[in-house]
Amino acid sequence: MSEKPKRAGVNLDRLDLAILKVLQRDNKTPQRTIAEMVNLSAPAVQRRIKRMEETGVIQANVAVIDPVMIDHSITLFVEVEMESERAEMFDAAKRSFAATPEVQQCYYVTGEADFILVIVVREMADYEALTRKLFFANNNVKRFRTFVSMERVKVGMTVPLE
Amino acid sequence: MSEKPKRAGVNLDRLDLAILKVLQRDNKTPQRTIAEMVNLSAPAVQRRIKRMEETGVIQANVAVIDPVMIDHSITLFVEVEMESERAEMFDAAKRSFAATPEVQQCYYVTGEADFILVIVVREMADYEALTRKLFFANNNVKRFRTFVSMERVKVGMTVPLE
DNA sequence: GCCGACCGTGCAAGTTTGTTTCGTTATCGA
DNA sequence: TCGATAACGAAACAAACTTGCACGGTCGGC
Repeated sequence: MSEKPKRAGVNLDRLDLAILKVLQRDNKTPQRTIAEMVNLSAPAVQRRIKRMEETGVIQANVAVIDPVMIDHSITLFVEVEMESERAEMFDAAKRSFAATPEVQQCYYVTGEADFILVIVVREMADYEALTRKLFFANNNVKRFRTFVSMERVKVGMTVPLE
Repeated sequence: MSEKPKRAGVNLDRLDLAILKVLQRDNKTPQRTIAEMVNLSAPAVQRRIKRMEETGVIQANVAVIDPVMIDHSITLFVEVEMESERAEMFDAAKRSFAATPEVQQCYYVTGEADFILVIVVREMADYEALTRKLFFANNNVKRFRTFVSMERVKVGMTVPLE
């Protein structure tokens, strides 16, 4: 009676989760170090990491850069409300948003808005240009509300594990 | 008094930016490879990376995990409006939000809201518990609006470089 | 103009880390 | 019981990172 946790098509046991927990905090941690933390050998850890990268559990390995250190970077939130409910309109908008480099995050949501965007630009003029391209040029955008971030109190992309 | 210059006064030349551009896409890229790309030697690249890590330009090196692969994870947006304008109330809220693991991102913003939160939980019941703890238990929270993410169309944390 | 401190670089070891190989063990189903 | 599969650890191996050192520019004072 061994419990086999089923997770969205991929089986991850508690060792995998323990490894993920380390990697999503610091993916430069040596495999040997992880190995002793989870009571495995380095090759075992290496194989599990490789497998999780191949199956897409680990989507990417990235350096997190402080935008404040880069001259003039502004973070903005935008709630976008669409005119039509038709699926192809949403798909078009999604593709448009996803294809824009300044759009860091795009979520399709329920509630008073249809999309929420997180946008990072260097100057407000860049954002104004973006609004023309993304919103005013799109007839299906009924309304959009912008919030300007004054401070990144906390930023993370971690997932609750265990 | 080991206070670092938190201002955006760190001088990054074109080479640093080129290196960052690579690392924020894939920080596992060998230094030797980066070196060829930017026409430097591997040690030079290594020293620049180390310096940027020490000065805080590079905040962290992390593995990005697909939340969809981890059980049922729900992403939520919350606009929080505060009652009082007093600074200590904001600070208390900031500390409260930042200290909550489920709060992935917290931004202090201008506009009709004061804070915008990105929250990731496993179940809605978890979120309800959070609302009690973060919002209802705090008298200074005047109002909050929740958006439930149905789809992560795009997720990134990159900064516009060059 | 000259000199010296400073900074960043490349090269060449030296060290750490990641990867592969291989033999062993455990589990499951025929 | 037997054979297949999967996962493991130890050790050998390959690759990457790190350090020491000398060289060449730049800048400010003499």
